[in-house]
Amino acid sequence: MIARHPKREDIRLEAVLTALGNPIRLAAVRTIAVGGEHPCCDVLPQIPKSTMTHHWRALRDSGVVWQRHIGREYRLELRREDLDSRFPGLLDSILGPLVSDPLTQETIAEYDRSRQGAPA
Amino acid sequence: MIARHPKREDIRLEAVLTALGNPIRLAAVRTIAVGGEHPCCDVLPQIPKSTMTHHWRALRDSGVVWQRHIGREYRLELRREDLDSRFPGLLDSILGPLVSDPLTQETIAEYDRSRQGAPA
DNA sequence: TCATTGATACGAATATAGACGTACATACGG
DNA sequence: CCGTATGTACGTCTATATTCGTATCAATGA
Repeated sequence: MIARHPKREDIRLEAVLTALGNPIRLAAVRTIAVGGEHPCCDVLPQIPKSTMTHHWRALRDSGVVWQRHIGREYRLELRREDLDSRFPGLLDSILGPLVSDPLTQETIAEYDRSRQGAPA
Repeated sequence: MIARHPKREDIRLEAVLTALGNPIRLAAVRTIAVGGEHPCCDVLPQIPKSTMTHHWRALRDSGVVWQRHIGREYRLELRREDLDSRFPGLLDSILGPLVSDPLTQETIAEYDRSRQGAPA
């Protein structure tokens, strides 16, 4: 299946907010935001792959990330320019707390703790 | 029931994004953002009251709005200063599209159309 | 060619969210 | 004190989201 990414002008605010209103996807975006492309397996290796596939779809269909098929990897990249163009300031105002706000990091860490001992 | 509003420092990014990732609540916030306090009945009078109560709770518990009991009204007010303090730029980057982006307005309008003929 | 790696597809189970009717509470105005 | 207005509480139904095991597929490399 070729991933269906929305065109820039079809990215919806509600969809972006819904996609980011989830601790796993917020944690994933925090990692993906650093540098360029990332293979799926590098982002949250402790979460089952089929679970992550579900979240990659949510991020992709909402227009938050590009997903590109290269070799046997599906590489992820934040759609920074598209998001900045559609909703100026939104991404920065989210990435900021993601790397510097204690409670936001706690939200993600809490999630990690809640599934300790779960199968990888 | 006295509404349980989170303290400013307890407002969570994930909760705010989840609360705003819904067309009804986005439409409600668009109205509430104008001026000061608003009685519930002024915001989306076409939606059943018990449905709105559900959404007011979501907005209140996430820290997006204050809800104050005055007379027989429960007045709503955007927690602008608290949100700006916790997540600088986030609110403005959402309110902007809410009043000026055609697709965001379309998202809300689509929802309205989808329930035409529904009971008030 | 065959095992390995990286990832999706499918399906099922569970959990959470959304919608809303009805009943109830409270404040006001006669 | 009774009727009306504003809105919550509760319960139920439905819809959507989340989790993840298993099967599968494509690319790689020995």
